[in-house]
Amino acid sequence: MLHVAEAARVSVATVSALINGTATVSPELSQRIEQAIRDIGYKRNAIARSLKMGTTRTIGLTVPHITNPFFTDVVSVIQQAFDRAGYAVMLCCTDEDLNTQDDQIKLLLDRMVDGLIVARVGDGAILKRIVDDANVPVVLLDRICKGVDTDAVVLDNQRAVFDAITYLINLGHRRIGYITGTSDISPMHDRMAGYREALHAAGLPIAEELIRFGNFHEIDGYNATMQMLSSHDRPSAIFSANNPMVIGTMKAIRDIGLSCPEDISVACFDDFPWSDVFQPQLTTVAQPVQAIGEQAANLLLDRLAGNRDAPPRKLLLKGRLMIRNSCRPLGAIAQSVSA
Amino acid sequence: MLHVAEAARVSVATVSALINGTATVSPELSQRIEQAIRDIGYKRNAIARSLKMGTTRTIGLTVPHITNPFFTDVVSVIQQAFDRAGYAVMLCCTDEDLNTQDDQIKLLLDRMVDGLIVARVGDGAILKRIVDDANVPVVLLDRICKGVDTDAVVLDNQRAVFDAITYLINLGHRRIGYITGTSDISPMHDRMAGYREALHAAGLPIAEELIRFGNFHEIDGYNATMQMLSSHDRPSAIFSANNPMVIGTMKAIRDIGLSCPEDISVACFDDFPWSDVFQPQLTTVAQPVQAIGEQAANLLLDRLAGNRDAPPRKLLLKGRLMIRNSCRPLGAIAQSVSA
DNA sequence: AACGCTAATCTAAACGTTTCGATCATGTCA
DNA sequence: TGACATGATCGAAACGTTTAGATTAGCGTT
Repeated sequence: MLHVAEAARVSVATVSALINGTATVSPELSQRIEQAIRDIGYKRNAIARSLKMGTTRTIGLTVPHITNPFFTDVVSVIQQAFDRAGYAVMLCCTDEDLNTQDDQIKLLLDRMVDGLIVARVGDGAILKRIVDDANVPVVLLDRICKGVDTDAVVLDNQRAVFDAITYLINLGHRRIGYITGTSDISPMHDRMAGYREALHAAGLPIAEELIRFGNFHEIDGYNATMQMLSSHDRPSAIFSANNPMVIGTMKAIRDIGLSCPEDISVACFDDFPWSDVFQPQLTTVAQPVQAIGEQAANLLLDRLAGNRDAPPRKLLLKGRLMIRNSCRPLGAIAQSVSA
Repeated sequence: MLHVAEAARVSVATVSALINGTATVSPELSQRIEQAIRDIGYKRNAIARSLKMGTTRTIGLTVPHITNPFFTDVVSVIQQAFDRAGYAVMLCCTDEDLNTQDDQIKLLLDRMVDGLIVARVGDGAILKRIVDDANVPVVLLDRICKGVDTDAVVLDNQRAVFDAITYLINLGHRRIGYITGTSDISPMHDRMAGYREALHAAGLPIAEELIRFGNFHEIDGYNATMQMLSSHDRPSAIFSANNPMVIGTMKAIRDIGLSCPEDISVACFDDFPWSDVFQPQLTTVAQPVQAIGEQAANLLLDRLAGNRDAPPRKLLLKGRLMIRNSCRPLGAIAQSVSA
């Protein structure tokens, strides 16, 4: 900018005024400056600008796994929204690890991101402290967090799973296996509540041996399914509260020599692009990923636009049960249906 | 830092020296400073540091679509690698659009990223200019670019498709449909060359009506497949050079009332997590995503570590044909196999 | 002709670091 | 005891912007 100013024989203030349109500059000087900018190939240094202005037009986004199709889609939508608004997005994947997450959030705050969208992991205390210290707007994505009272957009997980399990019950299933991630994050907790609520509402007992915990990965779903299917009194249906784990479930079913839906029905949380292409077509709970991503982006953009002290807004979206052919009717119902 | 210095009754220079370990500071002052840092809750401002140092410890990564499973995986690997090295990653999705890409690269360079990993789109000229101007190391990912002579890691696409098509030919297929993206990017060009080479090597004619161009999206695959299958002399196998498009292919096959592999064999480029779970299990060309991501990251990290004027390094990795059950033997071969 | 008003431009401080060279105390050696 | 090397600390400039406030020029009023 100094060089431009010299070449155009004006002060840097005038150059800045022209570039930012913060003051009127005469046509004559404007032209000289623009010429100089072109000659020199000047590009404004956004770092210096950020230092002076205290804003980076960059946000941080952390998710557990970008390979989880739900997060893949949401990240994609969020990235687009911020791109449109002229913001850059720094992406971090926490791998469901608390320390990693803390480090990454520190990394992002160090770099003075203007805002943060977080699909958090683990206990909220540290997140809360980090977020309170840095005075940066945060929106929680997918997972709320006790004690962290910020904007959030989440699914009505309990209701969504309630509907799915009720659907299975109505098909005649009585012993329904349930595979979940560790319940220290809200969606897993709420989904489990939906499972219990549905069984309870139908007057069915809750068999604790049918509830298995995993760590969100395919292998965990595989192991959990193997255990359930090897038992003397195996379930007739399995619901997986997490999408990557259902791959393990399907592989376990195959490896143990059973088939879906003939021998066992399967449904899971989170839809994915291939769900209605191959056999069996998995019945899933689809989240409105487009809406979730856009809402999260909008909440943050609104804060960034200056609306700082509005009370925290919590958005609760509805899931949708995508009924396909991976769950079959059982018993009396099966009779009447096939009749 | 000023506040810390005041609280500890030292100069900012000493605080800086202690924090960065750039000079020895006495135990006494060290303690005072550390105490002050704790009391105040001081955090170094990375923006100011970047301005002074001329480095941001941030890199830019642009891909066409993060929802393409190949890029999802590669992005994930790259993000992890840079996270380990203490770098932040700014992610952009170009949506296969040239202008978007140019804007995004400018956005990234504005923010003074230290390096760039680009799965480019469109013509190389603009990319080249942009990259030459900013003096920033670039590694090309997945797609090389005539005239842009930088580090690159790509697949041996021609060989990979040659192998896949040859496999189909060996199964007895003679009319093999080929669905591709626009061939102005190197992988599409090279894959097509592999297709032609395989047919040629087998002494088969190349039927231009069996080659269809799309824009990388599911709908394009759908339309292309519909056209091919409605023709009087439809192919017995279809190869899709792009993963999202094969979803469209499968849906078109279903909608037209045919089934795979009984009526038509299908194979495609890029493996995906569900490929061996559902029926039909798609035969695919798997890219070594882990290696690709790591190599790209390593090439860039090496440049960032100071190895600036080594000659450009081009890494050519091998694909692997994952044979599953979506392609069936035809004619005489089918006889002998089923016999 | 002196005055004030407006519009255009400039000067200089500030943002929060890093770092070069200067300063100062301390101990060592001739 | 004086000269000097050594080690610790500091002052101040620099990175490239933005911006408040000062300055200047031009013009119409009285």
